[in-house]
Amino acid sequence: MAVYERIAEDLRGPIRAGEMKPGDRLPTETALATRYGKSVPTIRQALGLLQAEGLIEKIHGRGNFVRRPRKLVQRSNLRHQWEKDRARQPDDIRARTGATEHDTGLQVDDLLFFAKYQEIRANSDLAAAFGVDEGTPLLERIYRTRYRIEDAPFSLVHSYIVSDLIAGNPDLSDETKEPWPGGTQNQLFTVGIELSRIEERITARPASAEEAEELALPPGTSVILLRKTSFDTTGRPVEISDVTNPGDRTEMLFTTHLERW
Amino acid sequence: MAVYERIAEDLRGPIRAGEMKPGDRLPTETALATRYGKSVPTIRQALGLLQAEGLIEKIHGRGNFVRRPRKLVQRSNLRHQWEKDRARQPDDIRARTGATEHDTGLQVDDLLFFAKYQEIRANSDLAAAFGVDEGTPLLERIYRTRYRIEDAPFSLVHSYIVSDLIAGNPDLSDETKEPWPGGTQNQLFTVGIELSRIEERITARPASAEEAEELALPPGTSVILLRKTSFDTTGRPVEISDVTNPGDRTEMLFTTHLERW
DNA sequence: GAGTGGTCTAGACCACTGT
DNA sequence: CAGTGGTCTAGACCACTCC
Repeated sequence: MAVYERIAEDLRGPIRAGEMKPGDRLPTETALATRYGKSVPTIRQALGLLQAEGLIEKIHGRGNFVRRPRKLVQRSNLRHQWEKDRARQPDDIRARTGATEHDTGLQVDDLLFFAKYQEIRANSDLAAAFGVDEGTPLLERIYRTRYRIEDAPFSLVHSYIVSDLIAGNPDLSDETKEPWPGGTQNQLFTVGIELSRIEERITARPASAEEAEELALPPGTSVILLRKTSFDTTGRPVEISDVTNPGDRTEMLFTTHLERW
Repeated sequence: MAVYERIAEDLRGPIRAGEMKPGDRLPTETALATRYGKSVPTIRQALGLLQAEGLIEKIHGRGNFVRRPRKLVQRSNLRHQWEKDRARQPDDIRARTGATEHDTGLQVDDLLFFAKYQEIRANSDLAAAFGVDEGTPLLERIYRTRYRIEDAPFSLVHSYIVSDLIAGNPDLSDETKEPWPGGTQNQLFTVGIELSRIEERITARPASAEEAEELALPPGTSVILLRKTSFDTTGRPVEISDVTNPGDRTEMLFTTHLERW
């Protein structure tokens, strides 16, 4: 076992055991170098491991700190039915029921930070997902969403709709009409579309440089990637959202009901 | 921008653009050091970034290679209903329908590698999840599952059941009786338990040292953590599984059906 | 200004891979 | 055996934080 691994192992102990509490500062890197009789870069390599594992947080000019456990932002698939129920309600009802969202355990109670709409052409990936030809005009809506909780994680959303589908309501392509009460399902309702099924695909990987930048994440942390595909009553995909979330402070909850015997 | 970041940026280009194809070898580290007029450790820092982002793979003694896109192992929540349908079938039917699993898109067609059973006491986390007192006896079943696909990713499963619940069938606590056809839902059926709801919670974080070891992952890659809680018809949690999967080669698929207007 | 982590160097030696 | 990446050193200098 390499020296830096052995040192990392040695430092993990007290943290895992709770002898060092969240927020506690570790000894300085030079102090650790002296203690272990190794060079500073070696110590830094060990600390880098602990950072990648999410055990510590390095803060420039201040020190290395035991990381606080993350506050979770929960996202449940029950929200889809709830959104659907609300989609046909008049505006004032939808505005009023907005408050209940938080109370009912649907804790995606966020404030919209930035929305940008643009017309794009389907690349091969999106064309396949929608079952249309490459180059088909799509409306792309980009949301940067900021959660109230804690010190500002972000969520990045790229949403796509085939432009032809929503030609009946020009308001839907107008980014100055944001935020919409009732969400996407209500917007689709205004052009006569009802959803019957939603598929969500989840993968995870380390944040890319751009994502780490945009989400203000330490490099090397994980992001959860969610691709949500909404199908109408004929089984046709009508909307696709790609959502990027910070991995360790996001919890996705999926409830599956089983038929009774 | 730091030198190593600039170099990383410079190397990302040809990879993203597809000028360097998966499997291609990058120039040696000393060659890159000469090209950029920087020291080898600096080059290594840049390459470390690209590795963390999943763009390249470092292979000791051979070189740095553009990473092949991962083959996905898919896991769908449709499997729960399918497992339930099969749970009451006789053994021979369950053995026969095993083959259809793969054909129906439920691609968790794995071979069991290792199973270990042991009696443990509920810690505070599990006690809260089951709604029982701390210290309550639980049966813990640990599975290390190996997928056929590609060069061996693993899946780690820790499954928990309150011991009292399955006292009626001693076979269930016997690890030599593995693998069971029909899975957990069939086993619960033998002690008169029917499931009506399954909740799955998903988070992601960088793999810990132990996980990276056990899953044979490069350090710093992401794992998807799934906690599956199964509820019986009275709404009581009867089984909990903690599943650890390699993040970027696992795709979780969740389908939500919506009530019609 | 003192203390801390962040970056970078130049080079030594080890461990692994393929011939 | 030659070539490659993996580990480690000792120290310089920079950038950030806090007093």
